[in-house]
Amino acid sequence: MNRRRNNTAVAKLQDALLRFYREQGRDLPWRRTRDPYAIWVSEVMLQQTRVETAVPRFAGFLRRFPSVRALASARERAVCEAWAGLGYYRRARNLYRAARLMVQELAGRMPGDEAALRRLPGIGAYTAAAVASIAFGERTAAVDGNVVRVLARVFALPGRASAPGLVRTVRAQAQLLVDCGQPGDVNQALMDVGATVCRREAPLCPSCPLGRWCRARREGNPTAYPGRKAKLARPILRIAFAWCQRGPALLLERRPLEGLWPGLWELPSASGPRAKHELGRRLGQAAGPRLARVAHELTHRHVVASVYRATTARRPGQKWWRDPLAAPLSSLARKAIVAVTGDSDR
DNA sequence: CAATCGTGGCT
DNA sequence: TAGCCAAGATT
Repeated sequence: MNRRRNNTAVAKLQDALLRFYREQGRDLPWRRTRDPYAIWVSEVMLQQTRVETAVPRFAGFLRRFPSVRALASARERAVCEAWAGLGYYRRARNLYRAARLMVQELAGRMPGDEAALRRLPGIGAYTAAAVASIAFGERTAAVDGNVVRVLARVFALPGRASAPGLVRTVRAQAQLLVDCGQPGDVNQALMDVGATVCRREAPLCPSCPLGRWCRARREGNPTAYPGRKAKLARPILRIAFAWCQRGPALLLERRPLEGLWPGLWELPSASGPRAKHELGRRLGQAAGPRLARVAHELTHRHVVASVYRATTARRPGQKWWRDPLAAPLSSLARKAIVAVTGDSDR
């Protein structure tokens, strides 16, 4: 057996990750440098920010502030201006503060290990590990949202993405994986897999370098990991709509200006557990047979609406519409009308 | 643990 | 379409 790389599951995962990174890793500007300062800047830019957003701003920022000293001798205002469009301006101010600390206490040099990096403003657990591993080859796991998702799936780990227990377990697993000759590449490989293959929605499992060992994939439910915040049970809102047709025209009613769907038009309606009964009372006649039933999701309610045939005269606030789908309808009313007519134009 | 901080893209 | 969320850190 090979002494350098024993034949464990960890070694297989490492090989798969490094191979993926070599062959399919993204070509990003900060991967073309070994300058710790540039790598630090890129990591801060990437905090809660999409790669596509950071890429076009990276070179410009470095051109303007090419080194720790250049950054430290700038004005804070200038740094924030160069940060424009990236958001979270506290990151720019912390970057600046950290650069000044490096000049004052470290002769303008970047701290060379994770622990020292971690003490600087704006450098948390993730960024410290990322810079230490990528720029200095330190064997430490950089656990970001991607890594949590990827390893939660590979090992079918329970818990929400923000749960400290899950993050701790992921970090322990990731730590085993980075314990090799190219820790920075393993960290970035995990992030690349997360960003391009093991996506939050619609993961591309057949193309995944870790697919052979992935428990979530074997279970057939990769998107179940990491767990999501339990959606609070949404109460059911029952609505009864009246379908009053006269020739080609349909009777619609405008909703009040406050509350749900303010000012929009819909079929004459009633709501509540006995919505149909209530609708009959409003119409002055019992509602007829059900023509359709549609479901609709709101943020805090699950709506079930039934459409009943009815005949009635126009009342205040109501209007006959020859082309009801042209009315400013609530999305639910539109859905209900389409369900009855089978017409999905417009 | 939860709120806050920004912007842009996606559904 | 309006809400959700992304290479997190800080309080």
